Amino acid sequence: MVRAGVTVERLTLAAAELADDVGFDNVTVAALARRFGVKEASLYSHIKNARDLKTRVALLALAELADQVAAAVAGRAGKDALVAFAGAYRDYAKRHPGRYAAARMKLDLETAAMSAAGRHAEMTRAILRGYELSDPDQTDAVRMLGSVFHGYVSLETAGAFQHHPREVEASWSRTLDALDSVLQNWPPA
Amino acid sequence: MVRAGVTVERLTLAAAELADDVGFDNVTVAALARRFGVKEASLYSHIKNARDLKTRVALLALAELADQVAAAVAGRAGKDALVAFAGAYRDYAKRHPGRYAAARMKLDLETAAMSAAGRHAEMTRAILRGYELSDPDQTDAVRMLGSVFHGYVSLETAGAFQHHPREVEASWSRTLDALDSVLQNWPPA
DNA sequence: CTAGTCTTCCTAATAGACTTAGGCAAACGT
DNA sequence: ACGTTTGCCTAAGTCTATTAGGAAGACTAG
Repeated sequence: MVRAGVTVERLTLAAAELADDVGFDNVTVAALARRFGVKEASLYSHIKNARDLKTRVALLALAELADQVAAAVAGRAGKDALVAFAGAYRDYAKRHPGRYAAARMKLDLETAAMSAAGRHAEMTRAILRGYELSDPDQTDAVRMLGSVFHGYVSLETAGAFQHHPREVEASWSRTLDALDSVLQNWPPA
Repeated sequence: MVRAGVTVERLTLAAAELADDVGFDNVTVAALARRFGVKEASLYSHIKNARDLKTRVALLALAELADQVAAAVAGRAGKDALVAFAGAYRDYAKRHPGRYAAARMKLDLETAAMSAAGRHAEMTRAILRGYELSDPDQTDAVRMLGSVFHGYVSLETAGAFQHHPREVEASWSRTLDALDSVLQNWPPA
């Protein structure tokens, strides 16, 4: 038996590609083994179990997404930065639907702490430096921005916006206008 | 063999309860059969397959959610209506996490057309009657509101807001303030 | 270089889940 | 009371996840 050269890294990457192809829910140990031309049981030398595999994909996706967003935001401020952030986020989700689904998987606290989720929060906060928001408001705004980005992408992906002729792109753009506007005029408590 | 009195309706309801207990992803034909004290194969006299079952739960959840929201919004207008809508939506998702997950399942177009999804859109539009928005803007606002509500609930449920001490309740309230504010001052194109 | 160890992959086996086919008996309509 | 429909069963095939134990390639110390 010639060794197939399976490593955790290659497995994770292949699982991510598989997720983008067939959906994160359909990422299966069996399918992955097929893709590598080895038996299913062999993969258990590299991963703990199916959940472990999915978690690794989630961590990969969170890191990739953070990288993309960081690159897009670099050197921008204010509304420019907001639009760049949101665009990079949505682009990633559309290009990598399976990975994006993975990124939204519920992680246990320790795993979440080791993930790039912290970078996401930091970057969102960085966006808000272009607007004058002090701390409790800032946190609220971070949560609102995260909700809009994830919610929009999630609904769009689920086809929830297909029932109306209005361009999804246009609504996205106007939504960002609205966010910029409300961040500039954040209502007092 | 005494008949167990299984009907599609009872199956769907039990599946919904099961979903709230163990998560929508863990709703399984086998578990449902156990709950009714019949063999798995017997359920196939009532449902087409596992996907059919899940779709029925989704339709149930969409209808229930629409009812709750409708009841909450009745007789209110403006920000009052907005807050009531959002509160009912979030409450339902928290009380029935499995059903809520079901409601967010991707449905094929014909099924979606027969669902209560249309009522959701109508009700959201109704909220906007309290604000002066004409048609392309209105659609954009409907999409934004849907995104915020779903996104917030989704992130909150996934535990994404647990890493910061700020009260989730407070952020929610301020997010609604922000939405009200931006709907009142919708930026021009 | 060789002996021992570690690692990767295999076979074999179990268990849970989905689904179809075919049969029996209860419930229902006439 | 009789025939049809319908609910539930057994049996069986498929797929996935996972564990145990074995064989042989790959590395490592002497």
